[in-house]
Amino acid sequence: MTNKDAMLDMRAVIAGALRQALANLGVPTDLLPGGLVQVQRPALRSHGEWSSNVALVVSKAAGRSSRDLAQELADVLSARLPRHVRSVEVAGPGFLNFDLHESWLHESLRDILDLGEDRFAAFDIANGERVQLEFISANPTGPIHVGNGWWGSYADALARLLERCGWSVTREYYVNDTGGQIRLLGQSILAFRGGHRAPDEGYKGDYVADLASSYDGPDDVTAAGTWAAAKILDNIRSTLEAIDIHFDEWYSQASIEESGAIRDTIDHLGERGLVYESEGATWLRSTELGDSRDRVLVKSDGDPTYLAGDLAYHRDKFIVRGFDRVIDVFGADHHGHVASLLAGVQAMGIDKGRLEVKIGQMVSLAEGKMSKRAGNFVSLDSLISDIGPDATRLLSLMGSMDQAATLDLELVRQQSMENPVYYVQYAYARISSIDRVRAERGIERAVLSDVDLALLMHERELEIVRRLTELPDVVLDACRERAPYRVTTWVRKLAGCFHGFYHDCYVIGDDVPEELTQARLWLVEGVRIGLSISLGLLGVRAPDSM
RNA sequence: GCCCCCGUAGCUCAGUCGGACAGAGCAGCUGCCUUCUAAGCAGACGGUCGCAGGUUCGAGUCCUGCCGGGGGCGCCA
Repeated sequence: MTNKDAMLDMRAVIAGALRQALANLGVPTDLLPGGLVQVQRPALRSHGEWSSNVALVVSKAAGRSSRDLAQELADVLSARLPRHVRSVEVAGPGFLNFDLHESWLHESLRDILDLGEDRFAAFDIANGERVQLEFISANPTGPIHVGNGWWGSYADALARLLERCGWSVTREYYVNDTGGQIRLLGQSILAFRGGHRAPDEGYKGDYVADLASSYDGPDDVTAAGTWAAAKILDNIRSTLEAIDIHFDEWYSQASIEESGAIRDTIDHLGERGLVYESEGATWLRSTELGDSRDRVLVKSDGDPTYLAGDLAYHRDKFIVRGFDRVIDVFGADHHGHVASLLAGVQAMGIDKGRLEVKIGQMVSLAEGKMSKRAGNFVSLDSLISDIGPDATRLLSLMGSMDQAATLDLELVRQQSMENPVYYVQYAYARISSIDRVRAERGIERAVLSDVDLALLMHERELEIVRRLTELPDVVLDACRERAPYRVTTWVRKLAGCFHGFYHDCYVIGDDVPEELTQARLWLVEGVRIGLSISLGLLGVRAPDSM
């Protein structure tokens, strides 16, 4: 089922032993929340390699003190220690702390190396589900800004996580290539071409003037707007490709309108009695489905609203194309749209549990607010050329998407050489460097089965393996919680472990015995696997040299 | 007014579906380059976890209220 089964799973070993011990003591495991025995890695090493709080959790229901129950459990376990366990001790209010023999790390490392980059920390827990991930979807009325890059990096990393956990993912950009904003863009283009100022509410950035100078089409706002939007969309596409974001589908809103899908969707809603006419417009009775007010679907001028198009689009996702699950990643500035969308999706008879909407918080710049219409924003393009694609991606994946980010460009530029991305990439470059030296000195890496990994007893070495064993949980948690930044947190720690090892433990050297060199070469390969997997999930390159 | 997100070290953020003296990085201070890249390593410094209650054996983590910051509440998208 999962590659976890192909690895030593100490949590399962200890949990199993605890469950058995509880049974021996006559404590039914159904007293436990969810029937699960919690086994975790303590924050402090002095509390053992692993620990469990079972005694604390069930003591009351079991009718004895947590301390006493813990001691009884420790006695039972000590009589027949689980595999790799050196000792079990009771600590604090009733924690059970497990001290382990280093062999658990040696066995784990061997498992990781056997699985390799493709199978370690990879899962198939999707049950064959297909998920559609829509993100960015910024209007093609101007260059995309830093916030779009942040949310885009988030969504793309989430897509990679889902794929590593077995989902089939389709990445889509919903292109707003029709409607009032496009006509406004066209008006702005025509105004510039005619040597006039853009309309007050129009688009005024330099890019509009540039586009206007090369526009040789008719004096028609829709034609001009459509033409300009296509040009702008090309630029958006190449900007996103620079940070390794590629869409499977650029879904045109105009195509939905032309296909009649919006009409069909409104008819469909009408059949369910959720549509009414008022003040010359067509409304969705969305208040009945959790929205704060009813919403207009067709304006009194006959044009469908954004919501109507979006509902038709979602109907297409769920019903026409049959995705099992849809994840929309929006910026906080579109938050007001969520309740309407959820209401509309339910109105179409789609289980709202199949639609997830993730809201990325605003990215503000120390120098001021961004506005596309005023033209005074920092484009994603300029940030990328400023600090590079890798720093852009990693910086955007440093923290939770629920947290509003403040970007101090001056600081980012200054620290660009001290950026976490370099710290992590440097670890990879050092690994490649070790391999180059190995090759130069004519040292062959021995076959893994001939290598004695038990020679790895230095604290730096053990620390690395401990860290590596966490990756499967990190990937699963990051995927389930929709929190790619957890991978960032982990990879920074792994890089830290490696730099410490690199400093204290030479892999190749006159003082290093041949067998130890071999064991360390494989340990380094383990780090390479860990870095490669995690940087791959984040969309950050792993360079061979820096 | 109503809804959503956030408030942890000077700065940027972690903190494992509540757990055992609050952790990194950056900035600042002190050491470490004859061997695989010092874009590194080690040490010291630095926090009433916004405030007040509540639940719990145990709360940065959950609940309520308040304070503060951001976003939203269009026949814009």
